[in-house]
Amino acid sequence: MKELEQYFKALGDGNRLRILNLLLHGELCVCDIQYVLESSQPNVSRHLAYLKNSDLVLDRRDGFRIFYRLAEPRHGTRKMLFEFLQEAYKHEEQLQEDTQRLKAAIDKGSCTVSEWKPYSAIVTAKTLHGSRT
Amino acid sequence: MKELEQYFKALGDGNRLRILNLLLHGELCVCDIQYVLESSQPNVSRHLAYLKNSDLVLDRRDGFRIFYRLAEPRHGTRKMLFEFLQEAYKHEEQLQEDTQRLKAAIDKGSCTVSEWKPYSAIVTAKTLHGSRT
DNA sequence: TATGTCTATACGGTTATGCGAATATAGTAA
DNA sequence: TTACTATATTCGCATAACCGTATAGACATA
Repeated sequence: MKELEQYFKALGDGNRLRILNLLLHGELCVCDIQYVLESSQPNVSRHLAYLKNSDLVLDRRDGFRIFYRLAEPRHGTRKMLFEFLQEAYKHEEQLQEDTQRLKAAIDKGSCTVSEWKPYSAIVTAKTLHGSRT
Repeated sequence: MKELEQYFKALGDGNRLRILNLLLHGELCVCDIQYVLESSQPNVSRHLAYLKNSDLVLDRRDGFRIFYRLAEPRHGTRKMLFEFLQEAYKHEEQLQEDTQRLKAAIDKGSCTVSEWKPYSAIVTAKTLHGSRT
């Protein structure tokens, strides 16, 4: 039961709910998330570490950037959880705004994700980066 | 988003996950829950208060007993949440044990619930009570 | 090597959580 | 009224969370 409990602990925070909402759209690096959340870098990094320690996300280094993505389903619980989130998120205005903000950043070519992909796909697109922050 | 966040906060505790598992089987009074959890009365009461303040359960007084039940679905999120829990709980050994323990208590006639009912139904059965605690 | 960028960690303070123990409250029944 | 039952609340303490600030680490480039 510890696993399920830890999942919920990780979800019991607005910042982490927002991060997971973004990661449902694909793999992202820390600075992309930081841009949308308008939060400090250490704060974003800490919440990502919490999600990672809770087995909800995975990370990967590429150059001096670190990319985060949702963890793959294991015994189905995590898969169901992500599906539940995707549904529940539809009613959340703040999260819709975040999504729009992310998409706008993508359109401006200033983001690491160029299009929507299922969370199981690892997006490796390397695009220009800078001009903001 | 506060509502969703609060739901998850409430779910991020083993005792409360166990309580919700029991309430998925119908309305229960505090002493029934206490019996299954083998926890102290104040502890159970506190966790129930937490669930109530999180809008996940409702209570009702009947004589000197107070009965708790799952809160009705509102905009669908809570309904989906309970459905998710019901699925996720199937993989949790501890919760299956709790369920068996609850059913055994019911069979002994020492419980307030006499049969399984959907969580939206208010069980008003009044049965003998005592001989344990 | 030195420098700059992206990300993580450590420190300090405030608030929230969980629990045992004791006490209080609401209702019942005599 | 008194006594009893079921439940809630308060107190005190230990631990965990959250956040801002500052610092450290990893990588790239020159």
